[in-house]
Amino acid sequence: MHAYVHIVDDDCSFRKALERRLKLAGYRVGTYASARELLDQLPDDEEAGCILLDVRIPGMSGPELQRRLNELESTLPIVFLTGHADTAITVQAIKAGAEDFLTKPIASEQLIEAINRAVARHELVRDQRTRLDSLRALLAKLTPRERQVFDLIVCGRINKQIAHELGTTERTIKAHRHQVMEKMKVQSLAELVSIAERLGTRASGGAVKA
Amino acid sequence: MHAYVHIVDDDCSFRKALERRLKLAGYRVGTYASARELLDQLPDDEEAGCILLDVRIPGMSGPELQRRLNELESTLPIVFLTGHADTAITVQAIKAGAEDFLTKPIASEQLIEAINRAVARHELVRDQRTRLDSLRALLAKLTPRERQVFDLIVCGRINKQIAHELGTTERTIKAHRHQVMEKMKVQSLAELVSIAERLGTRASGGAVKA
DNA sequence: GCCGTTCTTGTCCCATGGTACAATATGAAA
DNA sequence: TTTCATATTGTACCATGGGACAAGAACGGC
Repeated sequence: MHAYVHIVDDDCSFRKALERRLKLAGYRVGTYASARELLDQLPDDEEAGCILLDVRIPGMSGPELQRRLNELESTLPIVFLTGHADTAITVQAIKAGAEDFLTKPIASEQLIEAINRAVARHELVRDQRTRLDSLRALLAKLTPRERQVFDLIVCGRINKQIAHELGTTERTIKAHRHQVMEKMKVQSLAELVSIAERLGTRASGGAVKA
Repeated sequence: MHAYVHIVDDDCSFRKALERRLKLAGYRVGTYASARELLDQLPDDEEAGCILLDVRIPGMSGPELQRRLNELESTLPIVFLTGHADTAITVQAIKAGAEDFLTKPIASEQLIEAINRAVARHELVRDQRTRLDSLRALLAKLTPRERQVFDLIVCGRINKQIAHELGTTERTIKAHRHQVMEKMKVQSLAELVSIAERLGTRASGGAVKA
């Protein structure tokens, strides 16, 4: 399956030329005349690909679109393409996670290399995201009470303490604990803590008493 | 305590002028005419500060020095200062972790802001580094055998399995396990797994049998 | 050879976790 | 009203973890 390159540029002839070049190179291509246009038909994150984005486009600017996509938790890497390089904008874009920042005119070879790097990275972050999402989905299926127990378990509390902190009995905690292990699909406390750590849902130690 | 700014620039008059400006602003300043000079009297990572680095300097270039410092695991943030901006170099520098990339001439206000951001970040990464280093130090004190047991514990193995995999008895593993908890200064398995996760010393699950 | 570290092992006993087999209560949804 | 999910609790029983108390064997360094 070939990667999908999304071109956002207001210069129609440039878009067309780039589209031809990339299709010849084996990519599938989507073209958008503005940031709005891309947002309206939001590309599928699941499909390996990247965004080729002009900095100065009418309406929403390139960096502004980048910000929006970050908010939307898009994983599609962005390769900026601009006519006039501006250091401050370049720095901002890269810090905000852009994969690359190229200046027009750009040699096909360089462009392809940048796109390939971006696509390769997308496959990594997309897979990573998928894994985290499935863990988050499991966590979301816990009832409120189970979630409380989960939090205390991964903080290292023993059943007795948890029961005391939640104002119930040890027996009840055992029941919840069982449900938690079941729903999170883990066999050991170690796995559970590992998940909590990766999801960042851990208040380290905390006070023993509420 | 004021932050320490390390200026690396081959232009002596520029160095002096910058030094005066920054000292007036309350910083302590170290000046270096070349990358070599800075490497020879390597600044203390412990002290809050940052590096102001020219891109084009005789001998080792700015980005090259940055690479060396990264290899040396320096935590001092780098703010690049250059006369002629080059997009490719800018992108590379930021990707390699530079805090900022500014062009000469630079307004004092902007420079100070960049330095303050860099110093603030340095305090964060330095503290983070310190915490990880103390954990690594604890881990390093484990004997080879204890380390093997540690690895299997945080993978979720129970004593019986560990004993079998290491070809010894459950009783022995209990002894090692006790030592591990003692040396790592933790009270619960959860804390131990959390440390392993943060140090990246975890082969997730793995086969039950060797 | 003596000493310290490491790795090893044992028994007894208790605390904690986990499971099987049940059962009650409450609130929301159908 | 009935039904379902949620939260609760009990009694056993067994598996696992962990401490107390002790001690032997191998190895390297002084």
